[in-house]
Amino acid sequence: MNKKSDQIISEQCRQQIRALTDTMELLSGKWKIVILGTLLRNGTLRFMELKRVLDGIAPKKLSKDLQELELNQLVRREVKDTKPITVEYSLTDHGRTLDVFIGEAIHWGLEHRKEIIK
Amino acid sequence: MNKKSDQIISEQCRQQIRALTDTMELLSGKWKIVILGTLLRNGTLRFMELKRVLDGIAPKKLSKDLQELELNQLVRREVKDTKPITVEYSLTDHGRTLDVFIGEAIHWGLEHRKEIIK
DNA sequence: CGGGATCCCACCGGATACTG
DNA sequence: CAGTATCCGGTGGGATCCCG
Repeated sequence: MNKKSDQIISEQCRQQIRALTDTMELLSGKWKIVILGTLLRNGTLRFMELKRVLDGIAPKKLSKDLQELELNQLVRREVKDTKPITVEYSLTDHGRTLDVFIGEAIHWGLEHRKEIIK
Repeated sequence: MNKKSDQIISEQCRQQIRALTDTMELLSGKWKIVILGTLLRNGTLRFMELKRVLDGIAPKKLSKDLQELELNQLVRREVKDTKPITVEYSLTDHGRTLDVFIGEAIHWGLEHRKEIIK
């Protein structure tokens, strides 16, 4: 291998590492991926519905995570003009592309439990 | 739907949430998944080789993460009786089952960059 | 109902120095 | 070479209370 092919390979490698950390940074934290998984399964949920399903999350945390997910264009927030006002959260089309990733995370997590118990 | 089917569904759901958090807890942190990805691509690496490839990680952090990954049976640590001693790290068979997950994380990360730039 | 404000602290992770 | 020891700042996240 010459220098050039080395550089091409390591550049490719760096891109993949960057993609990997991109993904994990976006979804890191105790609740974010559970929020996404819940919205993926249930479609649209209001703030309090999410809070109830997630069971244990502090409202501040839920609010903050939802904002970050909205910033990253994974979650859509819609304020309904009812009284009292309600707010609906759902995945964007882009957020829904996480289904494969989340599915694989669930699948691996289940297999890992079996493996560890052995 | 009656009560029983509700309970079955929510039990299934809880299992999936648990699997999801299991996976993410194991791989959370700034470096763990990059370590795994690097070992997945390169096979076997020594401590200093890993440190050089990861570029920027503190030895303490690398050491600690490797220990945790070993505890979770994802990474194998082998001490070679050379002088000076060398230590080789590689993925276990179980660790190698993460390839699908890591591949999907890379794939989604690449797509996400395209999406955000738009 | 849907959050924001405040307080608090454990722990993550970086920098540096040192050891067998 | 392969780590460990020590120090330290930032922050992730819980608890609690409050507001429109």
